[in-house]
Amino acid sequence: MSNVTLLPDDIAPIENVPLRVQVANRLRSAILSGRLRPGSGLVETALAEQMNVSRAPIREAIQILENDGLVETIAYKGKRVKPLTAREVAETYSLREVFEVMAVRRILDSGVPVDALHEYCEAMNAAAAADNYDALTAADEAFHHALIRLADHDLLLASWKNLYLRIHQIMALRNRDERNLQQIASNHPPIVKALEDRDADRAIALISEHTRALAAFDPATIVQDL
Amino acid sequence: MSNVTLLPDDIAPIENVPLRVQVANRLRSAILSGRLRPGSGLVETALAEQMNVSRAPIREAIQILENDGLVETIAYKGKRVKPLTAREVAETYSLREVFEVMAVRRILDSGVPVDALHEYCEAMNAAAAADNYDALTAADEAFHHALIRLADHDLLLASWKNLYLRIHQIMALRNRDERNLQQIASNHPPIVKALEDRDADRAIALISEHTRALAAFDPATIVQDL
DNA sequence: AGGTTGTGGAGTGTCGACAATCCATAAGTG
DNA sequence: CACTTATGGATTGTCGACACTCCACAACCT
Repeated sequence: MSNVTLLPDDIAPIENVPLRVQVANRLRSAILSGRLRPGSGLVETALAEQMNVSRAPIREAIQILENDGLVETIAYKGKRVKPLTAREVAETYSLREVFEVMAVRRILDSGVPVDALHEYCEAMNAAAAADNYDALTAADEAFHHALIRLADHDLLLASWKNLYLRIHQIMALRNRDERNLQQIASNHPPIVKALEDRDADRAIALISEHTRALAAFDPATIVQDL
Repeated sequence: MSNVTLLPDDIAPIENVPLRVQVANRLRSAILSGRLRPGSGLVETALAEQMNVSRAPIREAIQILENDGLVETIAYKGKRVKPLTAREVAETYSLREVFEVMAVRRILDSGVPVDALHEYCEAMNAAAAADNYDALTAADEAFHHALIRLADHDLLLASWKNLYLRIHQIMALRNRDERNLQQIASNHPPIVKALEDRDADRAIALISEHTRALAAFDPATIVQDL
């Protein structure tokens, strides 16, 4: 029987995820959510015991997070969640701006349709109306992710994703109350409009303005490290 | 005696480099020099025996190279030097162009002096005159490295360095004979001139043109992989 | 005190052995 | 013959133990 395609698909797709990946995912989500703050020490033996695995997968997981730029190792001394300086935050956002502008340029050059972006704008409006911070954040990320994907540039996408990890972390460490959800949501439709109008200068100006506004938002909050 | 600063400085500064780093360095240079071609398999046990270390540092070294984007792992099957597609080559150069344009913008915005760049131009001219391919390549990299550093943006610098690894590899795989050393060397002084003139548009145009010329150069050579 | 030299603990670095997985190929089965 | 099921080799994944490095602090000289 080669085509037994009709199982109850509930528990069908078993995945065999190496421990290091599971560990890395859990640590990453802890860092991105802010539960593990910048500067926190990561002790292999402690983590190994806590997660009930040996040190090897812990080490490899930590190295994966190092690639993500979320953790740093000081040889023979220890590993810790990379501290976030105000400068790094600023640099992260300025690089993001360059990435998104590059994406806009490529989208307009290629003439690919941008209809897909409307969907995310609506999701953001709904989230803002419901005053749902998490939903708005998710929709915002989905919007920008879709924008980058439209640029059809794998390396740009990978670089953007890596950069966005840090943005995720930064946002989790911010004070939520100070954000104006309505305003963030309302930033995006004009960008889509400019893209549909094939107005490169306006689209780029809007994207730049948008990312700069986010960057300017209270970077001082997170620099109580070290 | 705290200040015994007068030893024969021959064998003074002992460094204690972890094995994984030594292994990673050797493998990296093998890849960047083209001795390990894209697609080559990397077998942990073989490397371990060959280098006379255990598999642990080999594994960690390979993971470091994975972060560099030079190696890829297929779980339970093997690791290999990441194959280079024509698309990847093109994407690498286009991202490099964006990085360098960003650097130019920042340099002109900040008003930092660019005198340091002349030195590298001269080195390139000398190398071109001597028909020394390696020296020209090194001087070219030094020029662009210096340019990025002038932008005073750590994250940009790190991203550029990572990207340049692949460029290093690509150049090593190209056919050297087809390059016109004189012309490459002559590309750079006008860029410095435009920077000194604070002519943003001209500087950006020149940098873009320069990196695009490099990108267009024979990318087909290296796609005999897989 | 000022300076040097042990010493112990915390943590990472390295090792060798064993388990799990995948793939190709062979062996069985109607 | 078409199809399934063993089997074995190659390679990665995981483990537990031991070695090394670093740092802080005490002990010791002068």
